Amino acid sequence: MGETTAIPRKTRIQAQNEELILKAALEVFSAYGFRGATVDQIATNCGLSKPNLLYYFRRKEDIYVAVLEHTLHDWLEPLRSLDPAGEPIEEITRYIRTKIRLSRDNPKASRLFANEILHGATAIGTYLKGPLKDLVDEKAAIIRGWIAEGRLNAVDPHHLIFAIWATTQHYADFEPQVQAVVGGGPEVMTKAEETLTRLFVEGLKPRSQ
Amino acid sequence: MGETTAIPRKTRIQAQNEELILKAALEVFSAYGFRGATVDQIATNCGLSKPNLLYYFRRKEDIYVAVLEHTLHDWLEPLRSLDPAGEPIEEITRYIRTKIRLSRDNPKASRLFANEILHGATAIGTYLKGPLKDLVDEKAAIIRGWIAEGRLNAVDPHHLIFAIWATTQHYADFEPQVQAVVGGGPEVMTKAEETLTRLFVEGLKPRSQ
DNA sequence: TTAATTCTTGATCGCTTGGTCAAGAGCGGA
DNA sequence: TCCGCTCTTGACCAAGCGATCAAGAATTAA
Repeated sequence: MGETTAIPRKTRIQAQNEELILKAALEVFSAYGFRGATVDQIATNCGLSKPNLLYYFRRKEDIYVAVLEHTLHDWLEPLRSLDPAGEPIEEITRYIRTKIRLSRDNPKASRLFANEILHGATAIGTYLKGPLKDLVDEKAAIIRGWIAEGRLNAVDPHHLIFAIWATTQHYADFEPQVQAVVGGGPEVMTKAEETLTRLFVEGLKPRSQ
Repeated sequence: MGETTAIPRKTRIQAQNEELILKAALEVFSAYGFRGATVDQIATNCGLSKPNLLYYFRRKEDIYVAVLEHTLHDWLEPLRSLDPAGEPIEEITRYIRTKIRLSRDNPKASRLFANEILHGATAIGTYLKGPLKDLVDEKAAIIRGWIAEGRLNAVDPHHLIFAIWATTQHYADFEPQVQAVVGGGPEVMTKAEETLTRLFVEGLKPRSQ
C-alpha cells in the first residue's frame, strides 16, 4: 500500500508492435468489418504470428475497440475546430473542405466507422450518446446563433451537420459506386469539393443581404 | 429433342418458401452483412431447417445475390421517375422526398446496399458499371439540360445525385448515430425532410429570376 | 389408389476461426 | 556473466459454419 501501485510502463517493443497492430487492424477491419476480419489476417498483415498478436491484445474485440478509439479523436477534429468567432459561411466552407479531404486521404477510417455504425454501433454506442452528442450539440448551438443573427439561412443545425457528414463521407464509404458511375480519377474529388461547397454555400447564404 | 425443353415451373410451395427466404435474408443480411450473417440465422428466421433452405438456394451467396437483385429495382425507382418534362425544382424536391421516405420505410434495403458497397460491391459491381451508370448518366443529362436553360444553379449533376443519395440514405444507414445525437422520435424524419429540401432547393434555385 | 415427383430433415463432414498452452528465445539490469 | 522478465511461436482445441447426403414425408398427377 505504501508502495506506488504498479504502473505498467511500455517497452520499446510493446509500443512499436502495438502501433504495427493498430495500423494493420485499421486496414483489415475497414475492408471486411468486425466479423469479416480475421485475427490471422491482421497478424499476417503486420508480420506477427497470431499468438504473438494475441499476446498484446487478448481478444479480437480488444483490437477492434483500440483501433476505433485510436481513430475517433482525429476524425472529429474538423468539427471541433468550427470557430464561433469566425464568419459563418467561411467556417462552414472550411469544414466541408476539411472533411472531404479527410475522406479522401483517410478513407479507411471513414469505412471503419461506417461499418461500425451500420451494424448497430455496439462498440461505440456510449461514445456516440456522450462525447459525440455533446460536441454536436455545442456546434449546433453556434450555428443556431448564426441563424438567429440572420447570417445563415434558417435550417436545422443538427440535420445540416448530418448532411455535411453524409455528403463528404460518401466518397470514402461508397467509393466503388462513385467509381462505377463517374470513374476514379483524382479530379473526382476536386469536383466533389467544388460541387458540395457551392451547394451548401448557396443553400445557406441568406437571400436578403 | 422434339419435346419442349424443360421449363421449370414454380410450385406453389416453391414460390411461397422463396418469398419467405428472401424476406428473412433481407432481415439478416442487412443487419450483419454477408460474412456476418449465417445460413442458420436465415433458416431459423423463416422457420425452415437449414438443409431445406439450401434446397431452394444451393449456396449462401445465391441467397445474397437473389435478395440484392430482388431489392435493387425498387430502390432505383424514384430516380427512374425523374421527369425531364417536369419543373426542375419540383422534380428534385419530389425526388428527395421520395428517397427519404423510402429510407424511412425500408431502411433494411438501404443498409443492405450500403454494406455491399462498403465492402467493395463484389456482387453488384457489374450492375453498378452497367445499368446504374446508364440510369445516372441519363438523369444527369436531364439536370444538365435544366442548368443550361438557367432553371437550376450550375452544379455538377452527378455529384448532386450523390449528395441526394448520401443525405437521404444517411438516416437509414447511420441510424444509431442519428438516434444518439437527436433521439429517435418520428419527428426526426419530418425535420430531416424539411431541412434537406430547403437546403437543396435554396442551393439549386437560380439567384437571378 | 398408385406411382412419380417434390419437399423436408437428422446426421455428419471438412474447413475456418478465435483463443490457449507450454516451452523456448531474446533482452535488459545488476 | 547471470537471472528475471518480456517476447515469440508451433501445436493444439473447441466452436461455428457452409455444405452434403441418404432416407423418409408430403404432394401432385394419373
